[in-house]
Formats: sequence, C-alpha cells, structure tokens
Amino acid sequence: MNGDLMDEETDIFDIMAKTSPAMQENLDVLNPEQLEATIHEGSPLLILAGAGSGKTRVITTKIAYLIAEQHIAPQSILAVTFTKKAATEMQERAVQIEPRAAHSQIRTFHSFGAWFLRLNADAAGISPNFTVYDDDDMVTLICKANPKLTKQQANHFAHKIALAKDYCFTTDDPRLVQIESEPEFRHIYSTYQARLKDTGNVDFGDLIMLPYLVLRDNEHIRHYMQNRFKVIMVDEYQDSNVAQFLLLQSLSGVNENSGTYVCVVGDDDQSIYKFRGAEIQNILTFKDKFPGTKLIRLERNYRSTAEILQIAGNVVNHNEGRLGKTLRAERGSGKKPVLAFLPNQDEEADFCANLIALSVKNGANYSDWAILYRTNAQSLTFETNFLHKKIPYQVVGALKFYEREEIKDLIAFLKLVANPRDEISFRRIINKPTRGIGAKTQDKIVETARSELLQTSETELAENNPAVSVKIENLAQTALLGLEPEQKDSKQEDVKGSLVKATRAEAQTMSKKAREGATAFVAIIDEALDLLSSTEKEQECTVIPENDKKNLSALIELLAENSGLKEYHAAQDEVTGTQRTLNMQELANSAVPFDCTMKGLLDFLDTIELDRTIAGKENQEDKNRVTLITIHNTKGLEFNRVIMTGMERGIFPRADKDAEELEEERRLCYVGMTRARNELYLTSCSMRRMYGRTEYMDASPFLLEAGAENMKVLGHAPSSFRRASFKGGDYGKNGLSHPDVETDPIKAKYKKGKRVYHDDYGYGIITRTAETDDGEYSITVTFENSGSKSFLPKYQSSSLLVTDE
DNA sequence: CCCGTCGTTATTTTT
DNA sequence: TAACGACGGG
Repeated sequence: MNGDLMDEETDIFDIMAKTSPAMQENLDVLNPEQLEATIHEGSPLLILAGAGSGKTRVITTKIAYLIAEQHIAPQSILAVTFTKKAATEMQERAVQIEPRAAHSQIRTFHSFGAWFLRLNADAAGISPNFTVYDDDDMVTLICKANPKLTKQQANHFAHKIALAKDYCFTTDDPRLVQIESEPEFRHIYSTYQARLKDTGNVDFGDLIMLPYLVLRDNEHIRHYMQNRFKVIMVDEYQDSNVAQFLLLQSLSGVNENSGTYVCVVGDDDQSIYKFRGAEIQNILTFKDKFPGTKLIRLERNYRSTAEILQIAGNVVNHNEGRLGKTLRAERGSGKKPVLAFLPNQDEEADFCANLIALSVKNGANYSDWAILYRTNAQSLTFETNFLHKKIPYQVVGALKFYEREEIKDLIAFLKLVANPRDEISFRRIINKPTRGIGAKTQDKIVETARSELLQTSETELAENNPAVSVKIENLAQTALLGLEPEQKDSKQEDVKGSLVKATRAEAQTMSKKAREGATAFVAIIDEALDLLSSTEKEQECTVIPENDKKNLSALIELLAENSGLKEYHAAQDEVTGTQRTLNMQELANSAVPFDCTMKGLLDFLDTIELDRTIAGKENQEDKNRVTLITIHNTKGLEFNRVIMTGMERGIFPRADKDAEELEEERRLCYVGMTRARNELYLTSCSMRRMYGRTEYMDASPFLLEAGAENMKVLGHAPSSFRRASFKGGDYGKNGLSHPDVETDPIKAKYKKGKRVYHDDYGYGIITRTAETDDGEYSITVTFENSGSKSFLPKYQSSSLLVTDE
C-alpha cells in the first residue's frame, strides 16, 4: 500500500469522526466510491456515474453534507439538471436529508437562465417581463422577418439558429458557416434576432447564451454571481452543450480564482443529444478545463440483473472514444434477455400484448412494463393493438398539452398581458375570435409599435448603463440578506413599443367594425391588468386568509370569458366532439398555486414554458398502465420489464448514420437496455410497413453486438443474423432449441384448436397446421358459415384475429 | 370565414 | 399508410 492511499484513507476516517450522527446514517448507506464522491472537497470533481449507480443519491447527500457538515450557506449552492423532473426529484431528496437544502438553487439549466435574465434584463437587452418563445414561435418570427421564406425553409433555419445558439455563435461569428453553409443564413439569423429583440422576448437558446454573454461583458455581474454561488453541481453533464459549458465556466470563475467548488456528474455512454448541440467533448475534456480535477467512477449498478448489464455493456463496448467503465451488477444474476424475431409490426404488437397480458394474469402490474421504440411513429401500432385488447397504456411525450390550439390561445393572451411587445402572441389572438382585424391591419399595428422602438432606442441606450449599476448594487444588498431582489412591476402603459398601445392608437383610423373590435380587444387586456394590479394592492394593504386570496386561475377564467375564446372553442367542441373547454379549464386549474399578480403570472409562464412534460389530467388517475415511450425519453427512468421494439437495421440504428452518429445510436441502445430492472425483451421484425410500402428488414447490428449467445432467441431469425451468430449457445437452427417452449411466436399463437375471427369469413376454428414446401407455417381454418380456408398466418396478423383466451 | 380535397412527406427533441 | 398543410370553392 502506497503512502498516498494511506493519506487519503486517514483523511476519510478523520472526516467521518467529526460527522454528526444524523448525517452519519446517510453516509453509512453509501458504498466507498459514493462516499468518497460525497465528502470530496478542494478540487473540481468529475463523477462518472454509470446507469443505475446511485448518482442522485450522491448529489443529494452531497448537498446535505455541504450544508450540515461544511457549513456552506444553502443559498450559495447551485445544482443544475436538464429536466424539470430531475430538478424536482433532486430538491425533494436533498430536503429530506437536510431541510435547509430548500434554500439551495436546484433548477434546470434553462430555468436558471430565466432566473438570471430576470435579474439582469437590462444588461441582456430584453424586457424584464420577457416570456419564452418555443420552436413554433421561432418559425413564425423568422417568416415575419423574412417574408419570402417558405415555412419549410423557416423551419430549417429555426433549427439552425437554435443550433448556433447551442454553440454560442452570435450573428457576427465567423464559425456560423460550420452550422449552415447557405450564405443567406447569417442575414436570416440577424434579422430574426433583431425582430426578437423588438419583442423583448427570448427563445430557448437565449436562456443559456444570453446569461453567458452578460457574464462575459459585465465584470460586476460576473463577480457578483461568482460570489453568490460557491458550489455548482451539474447533472447529466454528458448532454451539456457548448453554451452551457461556457456559462458554467464563467459562473464558476475557474479562470479567476473564485474558489467556487465545481462538481459535475455524468456518463459519457449515455450522451444521446448530439443532434441538439450536446457536446460529448465537454465531459471528455472536463479535466483539462478544470485543472486538478478528481475523477471518481461509480460502477456498481443497483438496478439491473447481470444478464441485462452484460448485453448492454457488450453493445456500448463497440464504441471508441469513451472514458471507459464496466458496470458490476450488485443484484446478481436473473433471467436471460429474450430476443424475438417476428414477421411484421402487427405481430410485434401482438407479441408484446400477449407477453404483458400473460404476466398480468400471473400477478404483475401493467405499470411494470415499458415499450420502447426509436421513433414516435412506431407507437401507433401498439396503441391500436392495446386499445383493442383493453391493455391500459400511456404514451409519454406525445400528449403535448401545451401545443393544443386552445391552450396556446390562452397562453398567448397571458403572454401579451405580461409583455405587450410580444408580436407573436399578439398576432395569434388579436383576431381570434374574429374582430375584423385582418392581416393588413395587424401589420400596420406592429409597424407602428416597432417604429416607436426605433425612435426611442437611442435615448434608451444612454439611460441603460446607469440602470445596470444601480441594479447590481441592489443585488449586492439583497444577497447579504439571503433574499432575491423583488421584481418591480412595470407600468404597462409606458412600455415602449407596446402593441396594445399601438392598437388603441390605430383604432381611430380603422373602419367601424375593426375599430369596435380593436377597442374590445384593448379592453380585455386592460381588464386583465386591472385584475392583477388590484390584487397586488390588496396584498400590500391587508392580511387576507390564504383561502380567500385570489389566485391566477381567476385571471385565466376572466380572459377565457372576456376574449370570447371560451365560447369560440365551446362551439368547436359541439361540432367535433373535442374537449377544448375542458382543457382550458384544466389550464386554469393548474394556475391555482400562483398569485394573481404580475410576478405570479411570470412565475406561471416560466413554469409552463420550461416544463412541457406536464400532461393533462389523464396522467394522474390510474397509474397502472403500460408505458409507451421513445428511447430518448426514458433517460433517468427505470422499469421492471422493458421491451425494446423495432430492433432492425434502418430503424435502430437509423439508415443514414455516419460512424460518429452510429456511436450515438449505440449509446441510445445502451440507455434503453439499462432501463430494465428484471426482464429485458428485444423484438425485431422481418417486414415492416413504412411510408405506405412494405419493406423487408434486416436485424439490427446491435443484436449481434449484444451477442446472440447471451439471449434466448425466439422466432425465425433473418439468415444474416443466423450465420453471424451461429456459435452454439442458446440459439440453434431455426430457433427450435427449446423443446419445452414453442419458440416460434406465430406457431404459438395460431395453434390447432384456437378460435379465430376473419374480417371476410367470420368466426372459425383452426383445424389443421402444416408447413408449405418453402417451410412456411400454414393453417387451415374451418369457418362457421364460410367453409374451410388455408392461410399463411405470417401475412394475416391484422385480418385474422385469435379470439379466445 | 370555414370546410373539403388534393398533394406532399415522412428522426430522435430534456428546455 | 396517414397525417398534415396548402389551396380553392361555397
């Protein structure tokens, strides 16, 4: 044993001896690596945490430990995650160990950006009441700024602009050509950015890039923030992008001797968002950017069986350029993963349904199961099949509550109330329902408002800088008290470039019908603002019992009613049988926890804009459902039993992947497999309907990489797979090496004696089974009313239904 | 302004 | 195949 190790161990014993008994209990449950990571201090820390290795436990215990034992002020700890769900879980678990963690900043990257920009709106050149534009809004704004672009082109450029911001390329950056070679791109980006600035709003990319630019260009703010946060932790670091790295770097002051402690946690094998700007180099080169970095690996897996980890590890082992780690299964051995080859996607869905139904009959829950697929389009077959068989399911990520028309309409109203310069929201609702204000009048109003911005922008500029320093002083003072500065409410009437103001002014020149419409519209906004300011005053003057306090749902209900949107969508409900009115009510209900003030409104908008995963109410009730989900969406989740479907070349991995992208697909495969606790199934079809035609499919190369000998193979494997995998083991010729089980799912399904229903011939019984000359399985059905017919079940899965069981 | 029909086009997407 | 957008007629 060398001296270094001795020192380290005595250090650990030393620290443990000083720890309070309460914290000691939390440390006792950690394994040695987890413990080392938890109590590590002094240098930057990179925790390489494999799937299911208990990283959340480490981060949360670490936060608690820092507060309780190292006496770090809770509010000087910043922990960032990528999803709202992860942030909430982290906060809850940290608070459970140490209640003072409630005062720490545990947020998503984007919500941190929003928090930062609200404090520094002036320095960032945006409205303090900004709201966030989503991808659709980006496209609309690009179209308005460049009317000659088609929607498709605008879509393309919106994507590229978002990517440019992920890399933190501003409009004058020469590296923009790396993103998009089209020479017009820089111009389109610039005009979009100018137009966006006029609205006072930001897009998702700005929530990261602007805080970085503000820090870079304002020494005061930078030093204030470096002082404000003495500990910064980042979760899922492998999926951070360049802008996020730059933000972390400047916030931490690593190059300015700030003394801030930085700890990042991630797994390079789970980096799956390169297409959205995630930069795997961030984690691979972390130790170069943060000198003296200590690296700790968490390789003990507490989630999956050894068999599952074996094949997941086999797959990802084919990648080059990893930091490298091997997961050890703490739970030991379990069932061998099953690989089922099926004729087509109808049989695939059937196979899954039968597997699930059988397990439920034997005592499992529907919620034990997850169906994973590469693309959302694949969910449809499962939904149809499960609906028919009455298997309860939920589709994750597809509900898009906030993308529904009626919800977007209401939110547009709310956004315009918050920020009267919001052109996109204004255009969405000014003439909905019809107020006689057509496209031309809208353009005129927008131009009036924008010309006002142009006139005043020079005088504004002169006032801008003093405003920043005043704000910083306020910041410094409030920080001493451990409070965040209060938003001061801006007087909407005075806002430069207000579209509401412009509408009021333009109304005089309009036709009678349009004038009435415009006046009514302005009145709606005014009344909404009145409601907000009246509750604000009430709150200042009197002490009102919690229950009597007006909450933000009152504003939403008022807007829905006054705007005519409620009536408008109720009429739609009548005709189409939709539930729009109900959805609108649902939005109002979700606003109940928020104050009926401008601040409450901004909080609410932040919450819904930065967390689109909240589904409608359907998700709450009856949680015992099968989960249908894309592999991307499963990150951070786990299930007792997982079926990875569509394991075919061209689907997973997708066809058009270069070598580097193939590695990402492989990581995606690894992520999917390691979601499973107890049982893992893989399905692969030999035929698939795609784009209206049926194609022959080949097995996914990942299946061979996983190793056929590590799986129980069912069904008729494609010859490419059989040849390459014929190494004995569990898999024999024609998949018939399990005499105890019928290994061909088709034969198992269409056994002699089964009762079936055919679309054309009605009910019948399978009276004979045989093989054709080509070795295909054929059955003969005797129908009740249509005599006897022979079929190849392989081709009949959707029209020949097995009805018993 | 709304509705029907025709033609086009199909990744993954924490925020 | 199917779903969605664009366009034209009522």
